Amino acid sequence: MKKKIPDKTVQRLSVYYRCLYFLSQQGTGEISSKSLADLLEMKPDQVRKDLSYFGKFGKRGSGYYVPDLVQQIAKILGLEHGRKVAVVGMGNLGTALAAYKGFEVLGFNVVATFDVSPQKIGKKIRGVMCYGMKDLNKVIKEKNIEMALLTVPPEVVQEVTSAIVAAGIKAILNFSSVTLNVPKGVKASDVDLASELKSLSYFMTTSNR
Amino acid sequence: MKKKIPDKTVQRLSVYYRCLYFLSQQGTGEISSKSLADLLEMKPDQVRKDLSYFGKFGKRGSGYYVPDLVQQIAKILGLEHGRKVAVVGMGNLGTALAAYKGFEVLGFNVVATFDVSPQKIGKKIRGVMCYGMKDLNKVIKEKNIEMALLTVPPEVVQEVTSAIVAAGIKAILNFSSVTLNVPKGVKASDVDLASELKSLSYFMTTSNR
DNA sequence: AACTGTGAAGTCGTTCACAGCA
DNA sequence: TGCTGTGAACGACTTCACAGTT
Repeated sequence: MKKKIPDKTVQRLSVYYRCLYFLSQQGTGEISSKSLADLLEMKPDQVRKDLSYFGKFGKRGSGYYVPDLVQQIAKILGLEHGRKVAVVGMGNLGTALAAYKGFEVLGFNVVATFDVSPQKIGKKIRGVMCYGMKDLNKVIKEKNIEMALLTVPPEVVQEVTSAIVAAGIKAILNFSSVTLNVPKGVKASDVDLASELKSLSYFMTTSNR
Repeated sequence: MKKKIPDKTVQRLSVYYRCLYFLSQQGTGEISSKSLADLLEMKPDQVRKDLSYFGKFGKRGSGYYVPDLVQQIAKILGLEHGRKVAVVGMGNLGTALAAYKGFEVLGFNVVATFDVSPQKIGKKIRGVMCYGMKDLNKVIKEKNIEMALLTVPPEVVQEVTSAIVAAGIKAILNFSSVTLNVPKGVKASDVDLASELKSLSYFMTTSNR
C-alpha cells in the first residue's frame, strides 16, 4: 500500500468497478479473480495484482465478496458521494455527454452546462440548466463543481480552461484535439477521437496484432 | 524496419500527423525532432525513435522535411485515399460524430449512418443519409465502407457488431461500455467515457502525479 | 482443495548517449 | 557543428510461480 501505483492499474480499476457494480446488482455474492478475469477477458494474476495495490480485499480459498469490493473501489475512486460535473460547450457532442446515462448511474452528476449561444442560455437542456460563459465562475463556485467535460472549439480551449480552473475545477476531460495546458494540481485527460480512428486505420492496413 | 512496432508508437504517429499536417499548411519546410517534440510536449528521442521504426525520413544536420513526412505518415496510416466510415446508432453521440469536422479533414469520410428509428430512416442527417438496420449489409457492401463508429445501446452491441462484420467492416470504434467480441482480422477499439472520468476522479482524490 | 497476495522473472516501452552523416 | 538513427541501459508493467490462508 506504500508503493507507487501504476496508472494502468487505476484505469483498470474503473473497468473492475463497472463489472462488479453490475454483478452486485445481479445479486452476486462472491467471485474469484479467475471468474472476474474471464468476464473481462484478462488474466487472473492481473486482477489480483491490481487489487493488491490498494489492500487485501479477498478471502483465500473463496474469492472476493462483491458488495464489499464495490464499496472499496468506489471509495478508492472517490465515488462514494456523487461528483458534480459540468459540460462546457453544448454542441452536438456536449449535448450527447450531458444526456449520457452511463455517468449518472456511476456517481457522476451533470449539474450545469455552459455555452455561448443565446438560444441555449437560460434554457434547460436534457433537464440541466445551460448558463452563459460569463457565469462560469459564479456557477462553478456556487454549485461546488469539481469536474468539467470540455467540448468547445479549439480556438477557445485554452481560454476556457483557464477560466474554469480559476473557478475551482480540479479535473478536466478534454474532447478537443488540442493538448491542454493546466497548472499542477489539476488533472486533465484527453479523448482524441480522430487519433483513435487513425490507429485503427493503421492496424487495418497491416496484419500485426 | 523489420522489428515489431510498439502499439504506443502507432498511436503517437496519429499525433505527429495532426501536428505536421497543421505545420505543412502553415508552410513550414523543415523541422527538427527537438522542435516537434517541444510543440507536443514530449522528448526528441521519443520522436526520432518512433519515426525510425518506419524508415529514415530525416536529414542529419537539419531535420525532417515537413511536406514529405506528412505524406509518409499518411501512407503508413493508410490515409492516402479517404477512408469510408459509417456511424451506426444515431442518438446524440452518433449525431455528434457524424457531424464532427475533425474526421473529414484528416481523411475520414462519413458516407452513411444507420438507426432503428423510423423518424430518422430515409432522411439526411447533417448531409448524410440515414438507413435502417435492415439495409446494413447492402449499404456497407455497395459503398465499400471499411470502418464503423458504434454508438448503439449495450443490449444490441454484439448483435449489430456481428452484422457489420459480416457485411465487411474491418475496423470498429466502439463507444458503448461493453467489450466487443470480434473475429480475427477485425480491429476493434473502445472509447470508454465513464472509465476516463473515473480515472480522473481517482487522480483528484490523491496527490500523486 | 481452492484461491489470494506478492516477490521474482520476464517483457515491453522509454531514455540515454554516442557514432555517423550533412 | 547540428541533428539523425540506434544499440544499450533503464524503468514500467505483466506474468510467473509459489507460499500462505481458509
